[in-house]
Amino acid sequence: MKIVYAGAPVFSVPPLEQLLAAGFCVCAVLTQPDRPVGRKAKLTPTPLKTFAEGAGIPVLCYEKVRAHAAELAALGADVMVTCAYGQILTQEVLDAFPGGVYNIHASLLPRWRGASPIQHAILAGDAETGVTVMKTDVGLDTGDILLSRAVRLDGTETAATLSRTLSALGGACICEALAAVGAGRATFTPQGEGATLCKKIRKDACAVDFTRPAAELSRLVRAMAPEPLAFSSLRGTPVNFGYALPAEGEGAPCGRVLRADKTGIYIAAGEGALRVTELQFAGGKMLRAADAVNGRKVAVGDLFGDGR
RNA sequence: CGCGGGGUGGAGCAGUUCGGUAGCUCGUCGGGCUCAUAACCCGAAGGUCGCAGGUUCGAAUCCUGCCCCCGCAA
Repeated sequence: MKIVYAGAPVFSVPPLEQLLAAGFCVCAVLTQPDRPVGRKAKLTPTPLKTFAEGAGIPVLCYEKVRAHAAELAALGADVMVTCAYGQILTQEVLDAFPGGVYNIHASLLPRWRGASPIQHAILAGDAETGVTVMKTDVGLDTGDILLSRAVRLDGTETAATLSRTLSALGGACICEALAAVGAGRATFTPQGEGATLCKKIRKDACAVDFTRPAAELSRLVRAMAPEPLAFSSLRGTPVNFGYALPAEGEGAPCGRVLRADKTGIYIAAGEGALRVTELQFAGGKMLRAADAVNGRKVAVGDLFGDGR
């Protein structure tokens, strides 16, 4: 079985590694073109491209993949596996692979179709999420399901940690699914009720409103870590939050620092207090709360959010 | 030429305006107190102040050039 593997971010790397380790023949990697990144707009390859080049796999980059269906078909691959590729596939692209196109999606479909399933599972406070392998059709994550695996959420995970977990799990799933497909014993189950759609996270959705309950704010902070980061402000300058958990605490107004020590910075919220343990001030790196307190960047009585 | 902040013992910072003995909160190590401790007390080690040049009797501080880190915006 010849496979074309399409992806882009770090999330898409481990499944490819596992496919290779399992002995699957990946004849080409399809990814996004190099993009300008950072202050200097330095042209940067996707993590998947970097990995593929290191592994000696030919790499294809298309600005619009739908204009290159014929080239994909010419590769003579049986199937394509997609994983956070970031482009919508057309029927012509799907038809380029006689064995079908399979997608690794980081949620239990049909919940959290779309661009940011990991963040939304945390944000919504889901008790569990997972990975689904589905047969791609022209809809947005609407294809029939081959298999899925669930993982429990315990309220401490961040998008970063959950992403690593699901990425590894996705690797195992795609190997299992392709093995089933190759053996002709794959089953395809239409997605059921309860579909939800999530869009790309926007920065303005990351503002921390301390009048909200601490538990909700913890979910926001963890869902946005390490990108794009939930934020507030202190003394007129922006502050990003890297990690926070809900804690006991009473105080007014919302946003007031109730306690600040090596265990964290406790900020009054609508219900309870938000215990921040990692935060980042403008111009600085992400700090542990203990360091921020030692350097007197934060003290009891400070007000986050500047009057919100 | 997008806007801006920063580089000072292991960590986070002050000191730079106006040049004159390297400071704070921690950490580390040693000792003490305690049934005990992440608590408290005493003591110690640890810094070419990002790099290079310049001005000066004297530069972390002033001038010039360079390197690196980061926030915002894209």
